[in-house]
Amino acid sequence: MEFSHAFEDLCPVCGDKVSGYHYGLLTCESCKGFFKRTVQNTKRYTCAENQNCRIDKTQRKRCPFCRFQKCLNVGMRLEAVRADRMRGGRNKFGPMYKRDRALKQQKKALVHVSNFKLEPSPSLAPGLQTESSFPGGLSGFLPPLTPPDCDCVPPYCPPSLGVALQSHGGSFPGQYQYPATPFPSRSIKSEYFEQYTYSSDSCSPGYTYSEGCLPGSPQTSSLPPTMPPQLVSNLLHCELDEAQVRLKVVTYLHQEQNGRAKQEKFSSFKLLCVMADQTLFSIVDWARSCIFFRELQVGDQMRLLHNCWSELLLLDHICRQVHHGKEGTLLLVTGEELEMSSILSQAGPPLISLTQRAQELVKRLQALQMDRREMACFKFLILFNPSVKLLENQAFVESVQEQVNCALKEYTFCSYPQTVDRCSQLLLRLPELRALSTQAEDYLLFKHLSGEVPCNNLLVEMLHAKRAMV
DNA sequence: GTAGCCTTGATT
DNA sequence: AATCAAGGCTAC
Repeated sequence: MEFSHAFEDLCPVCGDKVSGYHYGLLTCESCKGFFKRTVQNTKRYTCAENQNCRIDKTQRKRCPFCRFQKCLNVGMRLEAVRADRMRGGRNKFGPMYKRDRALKQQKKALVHVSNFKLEPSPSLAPGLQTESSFPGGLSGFLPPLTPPDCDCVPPYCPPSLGVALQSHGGSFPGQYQYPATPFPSRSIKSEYFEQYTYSSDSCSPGYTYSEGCLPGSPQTSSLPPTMPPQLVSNLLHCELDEAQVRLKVVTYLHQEQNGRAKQEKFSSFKLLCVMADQTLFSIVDWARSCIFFRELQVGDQMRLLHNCWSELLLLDHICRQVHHGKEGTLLLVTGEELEMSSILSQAGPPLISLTQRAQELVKRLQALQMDRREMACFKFLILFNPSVKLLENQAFVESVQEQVNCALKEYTFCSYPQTVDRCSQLLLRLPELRALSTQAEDYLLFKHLSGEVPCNNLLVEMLHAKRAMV
């Protein structure tokens, strides 16, 4: 715990001491200033090396290009830099900062009182035996329990996509809702960025070309001349808060494991299934709150999700590994690290193959330094698949796909002008993701039929629904 | 250009 | 009145 606790007080960009929340997250004073200067003055940098310079406290001055890329990749928000330079006051990230603080507070408090452990059963879980790779259970990465001001964290329990989609009133209670709901009032004039056009006009919701950034104008900078395409920013804002998702999943696992007698604790494989199942709920939650998707009828929403749930689940896993960046371990949604070697030595051939193929994809995306905005676009491209059968509003789904495709093209062109055809390079990975997800579904189905996947969950429901579709 | 410290001002 | 994340200032 000491490790992860100490880790929290370090700037995610350079590792220096954090001085507060700046532009969306906790960073140090120097990276705050650097980010501000860069955005305010539309600085353009170039990298003398291979655009993968290491950024730490001592070397952060060496390559502003890579430093700025890292700022964006860890999640610093361009929109939080004020166009009119108005001083003081607060912006709409206030509630987010508050919640994040509350979570961290809880985490700290919990260290002293918790003896929570997700004890893996010392079993003969067939297929995958990862017991040895859960040293000390989850205690080392224990996320906080219920935040003080958050009315309990409900486990994702309704085992039905229909129910999950229809239950209304935004997300689950306690879920931070900013990305899902437009900011209610424009109390600070300087916030020029709250122009989310969540229009119900299905033709062109939220997308405009940003000036000076059209394909054709040569670029040699690390920074788009203006802002990234509005749509890309909007898609990024739809992302759920990672810490919240982790909190929910861990809380659920905690409750599940605690409610069981020692003998009937989940095997590691089942534990991973439950994790995947809970992640799936968060994916449904994400989709439900997303622009475009919210405008669809529930029927179409279900058709789209039934079609791509495994791809989204896999992409979620892959994104995590891309940003995790440690070759020898996999980072789980719970924050726990799983030794690669133990998977390879203990899993059966199908799972080994799956894991290896997924890691190859991770490496390719790492080589491309795929960023969060591009990941967000990917999710939409996967979700809005117009070739899904029996869609009521197929035209809309197609138009969303096209818009996101255009936006991604423009974004990659403007943000990575050095990489020729970056967009195509990224998009070429989608078929592999698709193939992998099919393989994963087959594997899961096999495990399900041999009774090794916990029943009554969304995962199994999706598996069946997918089969019914074809 | 960098980064530590200062000022500002909406929110609580 | 206190908070604290914005922008500003300035020695280096």
